[in-house]
Amino acid sequence: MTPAPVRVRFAPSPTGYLHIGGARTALFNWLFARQQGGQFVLRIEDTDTERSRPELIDVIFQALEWLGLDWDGAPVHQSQRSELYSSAIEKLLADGSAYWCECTPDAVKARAAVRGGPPGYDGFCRDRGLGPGEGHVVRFRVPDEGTTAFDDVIRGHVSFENANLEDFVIQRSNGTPMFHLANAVDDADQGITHVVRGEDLINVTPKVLLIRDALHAAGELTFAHLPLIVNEKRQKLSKRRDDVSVGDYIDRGYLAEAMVNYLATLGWGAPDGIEIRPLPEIVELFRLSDVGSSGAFFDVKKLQHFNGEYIRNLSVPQFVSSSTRWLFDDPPWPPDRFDVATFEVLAPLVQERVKLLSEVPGYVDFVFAPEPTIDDASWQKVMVKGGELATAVLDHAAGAFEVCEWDAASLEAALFAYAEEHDVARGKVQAPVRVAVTGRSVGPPLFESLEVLGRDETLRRVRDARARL
RNA sequence: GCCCCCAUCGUCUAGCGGCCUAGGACACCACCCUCUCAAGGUGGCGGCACGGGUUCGAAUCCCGUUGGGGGUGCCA
Repeated sequence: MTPAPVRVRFAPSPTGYLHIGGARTALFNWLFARQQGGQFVLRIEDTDTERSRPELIDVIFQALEWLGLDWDGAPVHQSQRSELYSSAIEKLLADGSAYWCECTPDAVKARAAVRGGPPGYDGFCRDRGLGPGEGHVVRFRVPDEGTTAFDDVIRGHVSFENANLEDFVIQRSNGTPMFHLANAVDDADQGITHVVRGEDLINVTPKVLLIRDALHAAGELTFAHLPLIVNEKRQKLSKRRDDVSVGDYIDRGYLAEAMVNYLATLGWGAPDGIEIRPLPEIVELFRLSDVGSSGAFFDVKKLQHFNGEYIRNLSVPQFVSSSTRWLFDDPPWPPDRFDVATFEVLAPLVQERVKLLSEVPGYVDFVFAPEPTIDDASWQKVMVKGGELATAVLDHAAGAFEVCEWDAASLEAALFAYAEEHDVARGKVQAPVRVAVTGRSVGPPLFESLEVLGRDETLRRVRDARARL
């Protein structure tokens, strides 16, 4: 017999934005599905009506779209499938796999405190034959003996003693199902073949397995628990503590391709060791069983390196259009002074220098702003400490730039004539002009910049700076 | 406390019993290139947590110790 085609799911809960950890989980599911020629489906786990925020669902979808992780079929919303869960719960209740319980969380906690020992539910209502009622929940009757085990693609054999599992809630007192139940029902109903998720969910696996057993769920379910992505303290990434919203990375000027490529290296490595490579190659090489099992630190520095590589690999038109947002959204110059054609001239020079698209405006603001924004540290270093050299160079430039041809090569020759005559390093000679014209001691190549700025404005800025020395 | 998982350079990883004097990448340092900054080039720094086994041979297999993480909700 031929094995069932792979069908995996990404099942976010709309209680927050898509974060880095979720994006990685979605990516690995997607990679596995695409590599296997299988399907990747989406399921919104919104059974907790108190916490779910429907407006976040689209935000999550948009983040997945931005990442380029396309899904098969329409997403399933658990909130719209309550009949399925209720009938599963009735079935479990009917055959004794589950029972009604009237204990409040406080009562459970209080008894545990009196009892001492491990916290958790003590099976108080197990055999009381309670029925539905105000404040009643449904609990799953966990076998007292035996073990529940599974073979994890990434971790190997994992087993739990049933005796260590408490009778957990599968239906809240408000009638909504808990996620273990909905999860087990949906995975069976949707024909899911592999569950690929974070390691933080590994200990709910026996509960889901127990429910599947009791429901006589059809089909095999294979699990793969991904290592967690951790922060610098090696703790699981947290939305509150860490900077992890995918949306924030979009806003900072990261390219989706760079993010996806970087995320793929967290827990997985291509056999040939090449890290930066096109997505189709990653799809081809990806093997779920090759995923590592220890936590991986989310290293923004390395992500930035990847991003710089991807930015440099863009064609110039692609770079220009990718930068658009940062050029028009709250730019550091009066919007009407911006000119695309001018930017396009400078674009290739900027492209090879930025790691983030959000840095782009800072490289071209001197052209579009009426005055250069003077960086104090640069002025101090070059103009003040530079002393006589600065004044001499600016005087030379003011004269030479007035008569030379206005193109980069001529400007370079005109300015560096000073370096030849006075035997001064070219680096020292360009500095005062750069600070006078752009306000900073670093930036795109100077002479191309001057060419774009034009003779009148360049001379005005040079004289202006000279006057202030 | 109890349960589960993990352990190769600072970080991400390659390694799946001899090819390892442990390879690559990021970061860092030096030098080269150079109008600044980047990019690029060359070189450097730096690791198998520890202790027992198994074996002719262990980063690789087994056990233990230590360390770290996750879970322990009427969240997912």
